Amino acid sequence: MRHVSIKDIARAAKVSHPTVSRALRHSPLVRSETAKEIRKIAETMGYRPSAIGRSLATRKTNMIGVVVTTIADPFIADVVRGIEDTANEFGYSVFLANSNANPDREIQVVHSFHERRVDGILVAASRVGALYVPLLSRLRVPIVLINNQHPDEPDQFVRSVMIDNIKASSEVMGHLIGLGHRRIAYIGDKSGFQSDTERFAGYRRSLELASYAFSPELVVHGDGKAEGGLQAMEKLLQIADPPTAVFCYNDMSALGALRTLCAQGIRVPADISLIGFDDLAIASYTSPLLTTVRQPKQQMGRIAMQMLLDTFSGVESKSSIKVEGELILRESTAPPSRCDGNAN
Amino acid sequence: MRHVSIKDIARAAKVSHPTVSRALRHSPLVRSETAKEIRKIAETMGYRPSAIGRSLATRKTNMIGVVVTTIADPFIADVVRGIEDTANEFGYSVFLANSNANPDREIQVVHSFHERRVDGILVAASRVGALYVPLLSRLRVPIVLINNQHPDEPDQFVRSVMIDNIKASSEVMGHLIGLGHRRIAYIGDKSGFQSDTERFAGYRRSLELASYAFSPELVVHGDGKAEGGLQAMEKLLQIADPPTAVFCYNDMSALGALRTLCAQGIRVPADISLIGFDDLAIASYTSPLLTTVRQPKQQMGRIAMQMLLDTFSGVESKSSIKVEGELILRESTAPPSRCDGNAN
DNA sequence: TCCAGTTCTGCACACGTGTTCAAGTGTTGA
DNA sequence: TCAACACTTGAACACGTGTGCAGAACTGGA
Repeated sequence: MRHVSIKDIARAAKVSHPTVSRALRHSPLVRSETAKEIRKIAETMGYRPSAIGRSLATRKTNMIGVVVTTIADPFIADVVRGIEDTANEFGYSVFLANSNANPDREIQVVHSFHERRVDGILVAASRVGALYVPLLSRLRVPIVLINNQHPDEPDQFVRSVMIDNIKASSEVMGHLIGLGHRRIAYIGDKSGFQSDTERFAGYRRSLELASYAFSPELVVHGDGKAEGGLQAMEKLLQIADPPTAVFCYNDMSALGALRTLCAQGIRVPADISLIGFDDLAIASYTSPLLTTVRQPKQQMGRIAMQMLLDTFSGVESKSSIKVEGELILRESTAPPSRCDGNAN
Repeated sequence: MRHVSIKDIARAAKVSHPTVSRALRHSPLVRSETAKEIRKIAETMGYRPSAIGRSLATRKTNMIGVVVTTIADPFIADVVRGIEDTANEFGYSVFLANSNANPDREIQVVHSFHERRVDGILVAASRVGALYVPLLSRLRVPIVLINNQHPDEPDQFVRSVMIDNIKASSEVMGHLIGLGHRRIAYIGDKSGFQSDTERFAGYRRSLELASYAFSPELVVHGDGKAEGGLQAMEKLLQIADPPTAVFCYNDMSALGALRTLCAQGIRVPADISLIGFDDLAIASYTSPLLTTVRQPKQQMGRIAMQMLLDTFSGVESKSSIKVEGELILRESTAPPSRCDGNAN
């Protein structure tokens, strides 16, 4: 069972295959009646031009590769949704590859994309391995990193789109401080992701601006997942003078923290305020509903894809775009109920 | 900037390109020292064979298409994870396409996959349009549907893997009935998905087997999302004699129902027991933790991909595989506290 | 030295499409 | 009627790889 090819159509229409090619692409070079006839025959025979053949001839595949740590991460899934929608809209197809945060696998994925001659690559991974970006950029293929700044010097092939962590983090802190909190804890990530580093920077700067002391014991590290947040919260509760508010660098950590608080009978937000980051769908289904920073995930995917498309069409564009988060006030934050030691 | 081709290697190694081709594929037809030398040169020059060229020659693309309603659905994301892992393991790449439950888009996706000459197609969509499967099967490309039985007569190209809904549903009901519940409500889906239909069938049969009356007012329909579950639960609470337990056909509906109960101050499971279906990650983060049926999502993805691989290699295999759900007992179910009207 | 057999290599073609260029056909104006 | 021109078509080639087949090179034996 062979696919029907352009030559089959040519034979049926009693013309040469270039004429068919031109007719189907609505080239003005072919007489309109002939073209109409050819298109009719192609339609009847269920002909679909082979993207393989076309790619070989045009040296363009209209395929882009998307590498993610895992598609099961709800944050990433939303980003990919935005990517795919935009890609599809412009006739591009999306290769999806999970790296599983495994360096060997990452390299394998890059090779795979290279062999398939993708026109561009998008990386939506919490972690970008050290030798990963150099390997990618050696391909001389346009790349856009999502929420991961390119660490090295500017590179004509590597671009990025990311959230403005410092600003969002400052808003979070402004909200908590405005409510009257003075002992505010920070639950970060022990893996040292850039997002964690930047959000922590915003946390520290806000404390400084408010002239509040920075207490190292109020900073603990999880693993970015619920389990880590759960344990981090346990540590915080063992401090002699526990915090009245906790800023978690992402929602999953906040979820874990919430479980610990719930298990120990500590009321949120009455006893402790809790705030997350990301606005995963799940943040709308906890009780209490989680106050958090919304990252425009789908939009970030769309922007990243748009940056690729701009590169393809030679449009000059910024090599790095920052989008803004939005503080979503729900139920998990409130003014502190008890006075903390340092209160005026 | 052109890609380095097999002919470049041939020139550099002073051999013909077929010899290079054979050397890289470890064919015994080429002298081993020559082959080693060629491979060294290819390595040095960073050569990666073009999958495009290869596909054209071999008439195999080693690509499969995966169509989903939306990758942002956590159920589907897990399935896709399993698919991608298995595909990658066997050298296949995965095209991802969101159909957004839009018929036009579905057709567009099928055409796209056809043009790219994918070796097989996987469908992980809650809905499979009426003209969709015929369109797919006309491509004469192996297809595996996930949680969607092929409605028509057996087709050599269309296979399926799905959860045993009736059995799982019966276990759910067995659990609730065993706890002593007699007025058990069912929240389904107004769109009439097959999964809903089958789970409802299990619900009814279990009632019959237990000789409990079937009360139509205890069956309400949501939209498979939280919002629908929320409204459905409100309806159930307006009944004169409300249920003591509610079986939601999926977790998202249960989540919505839980919000309604929480908002009205009804305790779960003390006042009403609640049970879901799917075991989404979110079911482990609600309070109370949601009792539900775990679908082996990743495994279903792996099985579906394996079925495709079997088809490719000509292995005879079943055209339909049923996997079993697992009842996960958490905190949202308990014996009824009050006697319902019909009690012995 | 020559032949038969084995091992290795390259020519030619196929896969399906797009594009350049030359040639064919028809039309218009002088 | 013929040249000039526009319009339409097809031959030939390119893209990168894999494979059948013929022939070259080498090996061993008589």
